[in-house]
Amino acid sequence: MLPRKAPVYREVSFWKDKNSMSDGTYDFKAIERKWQRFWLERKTFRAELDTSKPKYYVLDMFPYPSGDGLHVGHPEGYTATDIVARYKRMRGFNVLHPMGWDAFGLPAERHAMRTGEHPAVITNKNCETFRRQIQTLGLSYDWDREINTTDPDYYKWTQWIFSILFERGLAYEVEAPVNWCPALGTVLANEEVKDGKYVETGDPVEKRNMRQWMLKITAYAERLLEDLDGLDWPEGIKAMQRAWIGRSEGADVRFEVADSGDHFTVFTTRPDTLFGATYCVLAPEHPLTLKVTTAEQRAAVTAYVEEAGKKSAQDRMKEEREKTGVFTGAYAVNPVNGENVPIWTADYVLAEYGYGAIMAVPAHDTRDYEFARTFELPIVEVISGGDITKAAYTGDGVLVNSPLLNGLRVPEAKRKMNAWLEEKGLGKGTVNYKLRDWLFSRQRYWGEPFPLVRKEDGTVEVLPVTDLPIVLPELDEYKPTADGQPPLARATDWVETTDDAGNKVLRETNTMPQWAGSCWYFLRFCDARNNEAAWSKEAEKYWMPVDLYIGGAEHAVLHLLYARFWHKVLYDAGYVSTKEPFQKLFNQGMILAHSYQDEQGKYHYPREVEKRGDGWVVTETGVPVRTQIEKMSKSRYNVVNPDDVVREHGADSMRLYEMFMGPLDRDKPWTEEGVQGVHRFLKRVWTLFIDEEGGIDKRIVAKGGDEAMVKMLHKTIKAVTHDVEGLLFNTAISRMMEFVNAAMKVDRLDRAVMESFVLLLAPFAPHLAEEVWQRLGHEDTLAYAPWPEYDASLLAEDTVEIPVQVNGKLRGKITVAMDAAKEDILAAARADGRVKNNMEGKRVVKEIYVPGKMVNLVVK
RNA sequence: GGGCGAGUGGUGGAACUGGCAUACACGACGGACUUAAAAUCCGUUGCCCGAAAGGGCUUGUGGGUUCGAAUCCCACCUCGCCCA
Repeated sequence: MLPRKAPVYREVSFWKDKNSMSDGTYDFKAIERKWQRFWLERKTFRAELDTSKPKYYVLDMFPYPSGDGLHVGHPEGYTATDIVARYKRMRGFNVLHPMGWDAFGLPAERHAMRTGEHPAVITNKNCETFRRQIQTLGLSYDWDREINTTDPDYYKWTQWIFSILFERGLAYEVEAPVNWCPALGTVLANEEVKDGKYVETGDPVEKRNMRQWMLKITAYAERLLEDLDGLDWPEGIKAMQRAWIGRSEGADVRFEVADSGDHFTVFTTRPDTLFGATYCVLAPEHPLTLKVTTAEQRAAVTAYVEEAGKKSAQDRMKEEREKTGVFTGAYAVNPVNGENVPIWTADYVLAEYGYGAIMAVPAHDTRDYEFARTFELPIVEVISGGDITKAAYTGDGVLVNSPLLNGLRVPEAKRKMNAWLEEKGLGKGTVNYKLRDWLFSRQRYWGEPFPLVRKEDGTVEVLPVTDLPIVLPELDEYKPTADGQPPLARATDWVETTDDAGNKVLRETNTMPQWAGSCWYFLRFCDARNNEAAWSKEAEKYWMPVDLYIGGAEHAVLHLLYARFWHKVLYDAGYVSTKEPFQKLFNQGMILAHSYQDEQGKYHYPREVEKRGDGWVVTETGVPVRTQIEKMSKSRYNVVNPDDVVREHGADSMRLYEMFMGPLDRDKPWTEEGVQGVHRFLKRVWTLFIDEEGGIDKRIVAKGGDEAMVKMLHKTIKAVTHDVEGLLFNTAISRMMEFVNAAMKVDRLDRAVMESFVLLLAPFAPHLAEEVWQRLGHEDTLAYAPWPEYDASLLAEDTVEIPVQVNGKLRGKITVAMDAAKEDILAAARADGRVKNNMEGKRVVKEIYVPGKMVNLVVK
């Protein structure tokens, strides 16, 4: 269902009566309250599907509504997208600019465990807070499209998309090792575990095999890699995604285990070094590890395997770590030369990567080299160019000690070896990816239930969309069960149900991870109130792709990769029309703040310290503190609350300051003085327009204003337009400051000039701009007023000031006509007093004139 | 260890494509208004020498290319992020 055409409320007359601001002070509180109410009640920013207009879809990474509320980092990206949204509306675009809540997540569930209160209660409370805070910033969202991932009307469609993945063979079950924390009786995410311990409590975490749902993202690895090329994303983010996908070309090689019928396959990126393979390593988890182990080695290997299970993959991969491992007692046969090489097991080989087995070439691989050195295993050089008595040589070179390949360089040797392996049936050239399939289930309550049932014969059936949503059951307790099953297992009535035919079936007790809801929310925004489908084809075709997506770089890999994966599946299934969801991506930097720490390492609030002499001390005690610029966090006592900033300086000042601090993509420290600076600027703008009685200032006249200000305006329009298009908001603001500084110095200003300026300022400080616009006598909101155009002919200068250098040093300046001849300009340059002095007694060797820019006289 | 990015006044930062380094703002200092303060307005403010005119120096360090380098190239130092 398409959103119905709503009447467009733009007339303002009724609001004039409510205008109680009669005097001329800049009462930002009253102004901001008035216009926020106006926009909300009149649905000024409601987006309609209108194919007669060009569309622009500008999206923020929607937030997880935490209990702490908004911090000043959130509005940075939101203000940037809001400026673009408002600007594009004024340029005649039909703008989709929505907001919602990524509201499933662990904190709400923890709260539920402690209090017994349903997580939806705290979640909704937090969403309320976030919405209220965001609305006080005057952001131009279409609130009719607000979504919440925990709403059954939303997750119904998350479940529906899962069923598409399932039907396309992209979802499967597997017994997979998970991080199990016995003390908490729950499973933890990888990022919550460090050094085998839960990061928050230090409780030990162990690996436990559990049945898990996996999504086959690896089937899309090649396309996820390839399609990055066409995206307007920061190169760094693309590089990180490429690294994460980790495509590598190499070969699968089959090794027989000597004196047994067993064999295993290894993946290697260096088939050219096969003659240098002097041992093999199986991951401790490899199915053959215990099987091939000889009786004498059994005890040692068993103990080692057990120990390895307690370590995280990250720890095991650390290069600087001391290498550990155990010989299994068995030997493998090197297929190229028939030599027996020992089989070891070591935790630096991961079961998840490749086949969980490697051939080790210590001479040409750093980690194998260290391992071989530690355990005194043979090191055979097969590529010349390094000194293998000192270190592994990983560079290019000529093959040696390799009967088939001697004399070849590395690339040719790789090719020849692959062909040889294939011919002999011992292996083949392959492409391998570091990307793993996506572990998609969590043993949690507060997530989307899976839309499936398990029949008595063990088969799994996905439910039709007509049966969705599968709503989360009410529970008395949100903890896992005593025997370690997920919380949903407590709802026995819910789990044990019947299918349409009346057969007993069981529901899945795992839920989806938090990433699920954010994988497709940008599609729901296209058609957020549709009850018949997740979105209509028409809406999707019109609004997608997202033209500009702004958020933090912390989502560089996971969220963006997962969302791209789902999008490609939906594309293959014919539900979306674009291969990629986000055409242009931009990452805002972090907002940092000063923190104050004494010698004991204790932090102090900024209001508790003061500057004395060169250093800072705690005001009351005089204890010296060290100041530093750090990421804002509660524990560092340096968080700035946007509510306080809005209360003291207003939303327009907050917006303007965050944009003025510096380039959007850079990390920047927050300073209170900076906010005051932009607030002063806004006050100056106000007094430029509004006199002490609240009327229009007498300097603003219908005709006969200062001529120079017309030129200044057009210069400003040009610069601000250029800067907004390039997301260079800090310089756009400084250009407007220059305009205001100039305007303050003249006593007559054309009304038309000043009205254009209000429109330029409007995307940045919309409340102030609307108020001034109204007082200037306009009936409509300026949200859809046309963006000012500059007149290039007004920018042309007839004279130009040209700097004159002597031997590259600035010595003078001359003012010449724009179209003056080169000879005349050079003559004028030579005639300049200071220039003359500096050429005294010297001979001119060369004269350079860069038209309109610069003269340089080279003398000897 | 590898990859990417950054380093400019007391501070945040500006400088299109190699062409006047330090725009804009903060802070500081001086002044006006005020009984006073706040607010506001005006002025000064990269460093050194000089009374001034003027001169010298300056974009992390060292070198190079060029008539000319914050910008391009090489080496190094420091910081940040990512990967290992």
